[in-house]
Amino acid sequence: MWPLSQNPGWAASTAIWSTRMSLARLDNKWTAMVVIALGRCGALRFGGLRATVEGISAKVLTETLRDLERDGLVARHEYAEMPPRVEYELTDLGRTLHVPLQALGRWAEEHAAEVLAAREAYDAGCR
Amino acid sequence: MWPLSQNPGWAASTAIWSTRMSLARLDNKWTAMVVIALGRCGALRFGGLRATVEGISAKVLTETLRDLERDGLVARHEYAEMPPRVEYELTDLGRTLHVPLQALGRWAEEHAAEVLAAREAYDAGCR
DNA sequence: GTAACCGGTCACCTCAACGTAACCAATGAG
DNA sequence: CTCATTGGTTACGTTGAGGTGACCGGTTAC
Repeated sequence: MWPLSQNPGWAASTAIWSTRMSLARLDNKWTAMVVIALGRCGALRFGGLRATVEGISAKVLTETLRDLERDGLVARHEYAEMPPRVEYELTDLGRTLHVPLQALGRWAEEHAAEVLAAREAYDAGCR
Repeated sequence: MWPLSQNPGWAASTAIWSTRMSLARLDNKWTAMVVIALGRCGALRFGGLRATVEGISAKVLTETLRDLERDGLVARHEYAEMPPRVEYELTDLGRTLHVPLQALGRWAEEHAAEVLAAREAYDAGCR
């Protein structure tokens, strides 16, 4: 479209994106998975979330959830029981994020084989 | 939806996601921006890409582009000129990725203010 | 008495991603 | 002769995200 050099406004607008992409917390390795899990399952307890998003450590899950809560994407419900029960669910805002994120997840599912094939072909050519 | 404990199949399917999400190379800090830039601009030269995706170093851009090329998402066209000219553009597969990625970028643009407001409210409450 | 359960927190360490700076080859311009 | 241009590569250093393991509190079950 634009050769870029002829389009001085471009750099500025992409700066906004990069700011907002990081603002959206997608820089975190696990955030997307947590949002997708909550979006699909509805409310989940801490332990359930940890099992659903396999491989995440308790520490990182805690951090991720705190950040999501801070950004208004996830709501935390604590019940004064013993043993303790804490449920997490997406807020309305979180649910709006879930839509494009799930689309991305679907892309990954649908095109994983193609990507893998391309990768193997590339590696075969380089050897 | 499911309390998880009643749904043993879940863990396995999410494992597939996590595999594919990383397969999709969105773990890289810059990959999404590069794909969005190429998707919006069409073909771009190395230098143009570097200017468009502000803040990326030549080294990391090279790495990112190699990975994307390897995964069949980006095509590299080298012209035997002096000074050298190399153009990058999305493949058909890359263009399919651009769709959900751009949706995500749009979400970030649209909801940045809400996220920021939530964050400030949260921080105010904690102090 | 002690072990398990749940939802964390804390201290510590590692590793890979990222940034920086120097360098390169071939050519054309001044 | 020298400098700039283009698209990188290489060596090196840093930093912070993430992993690991220990520990906690209150209650119930063995």
